[in-house]
Amino acid sequence: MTVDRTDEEILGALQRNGRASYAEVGQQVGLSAPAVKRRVDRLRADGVIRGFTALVDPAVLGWATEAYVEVFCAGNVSPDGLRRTLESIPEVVDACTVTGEADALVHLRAGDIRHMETVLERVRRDRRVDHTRSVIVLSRLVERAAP
Amino acid sequence: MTVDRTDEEILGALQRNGRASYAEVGQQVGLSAPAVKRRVDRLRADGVIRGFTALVDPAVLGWATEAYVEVFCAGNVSPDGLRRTLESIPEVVDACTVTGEADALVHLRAGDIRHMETVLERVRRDRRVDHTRSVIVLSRLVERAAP
DNA sequence: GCTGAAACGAAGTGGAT
DNA sequence: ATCCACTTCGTTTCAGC
Repeated sequence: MTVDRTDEEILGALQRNGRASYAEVGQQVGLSAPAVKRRVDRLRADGVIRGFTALVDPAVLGWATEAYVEVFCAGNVSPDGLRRTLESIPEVVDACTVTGEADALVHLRAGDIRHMETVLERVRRDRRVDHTRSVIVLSRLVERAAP
Repeated sequence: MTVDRTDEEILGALQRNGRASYAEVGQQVGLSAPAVKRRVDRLRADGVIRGFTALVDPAVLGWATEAYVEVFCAGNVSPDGLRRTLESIPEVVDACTVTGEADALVHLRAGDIRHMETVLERVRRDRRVDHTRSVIVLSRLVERAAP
């Protein structure tokens, strides 16, 4: 599973425009449409491309309140148990285990502060969770699709 | 700029598969392909849909190390100046101002720890930045496209 | 292995109703 | 919003590098 320079250019083109035609991508990378399609099919099969998605403004759908929550667990923590709990909460956008005092960092999206409070209560309901420390997002400074 | 129930279903379908054909989306929401296309065009024009993108596994491209950095500023901080600094650093995936002790929370992606250290130095080079507190991501627990 | 060219069916697109 | 016509794209097959 090797990704060469041309593959990277194709990935870049599809990150910029996920609905670009193969011919359009081919023009950018100097390849014909069928050649691009074959590479994209391979990149998808190899898991390099996980999928394609529409980028939707969360605020329009009523998800205007964001928070980052540090989760502190009691005693030894198995990441997998915590993962199942967090995965069952739809307001969890992403979550990861981290170094430092906290065990996990959880990114939440809710409609408003009241809604956010109920989500936090739900996170804390897990017996593994000892306590949490939250910060509310005031404004987005940078938001990128890829590095 | 109003988003009705059908629009939301279309958005959901396109978040699940950003390259779905209009006919395919139409079948899911009970509309003809041209009707779906018209709605999608409107949603894009209104900024509800910001674009379409390929979801690429960062690790395959050599972006294996992630960190979240709390940025503490000296004195009064203007979010816009900090935004310009962070935007100029390609390793910044996203960043936001937050409540609490820190002024901003920055999500970074780098190739390895050595690379991450140089990125952190670059963040701290900004005169606004007094100090930073970082956590390194150990493992992803949840990763969603949308709430 | 990879590529590009051709061909056919499917999808995108604009206009009329 | 649907229907229709026309254009463009997706996809397979084939042959050449």
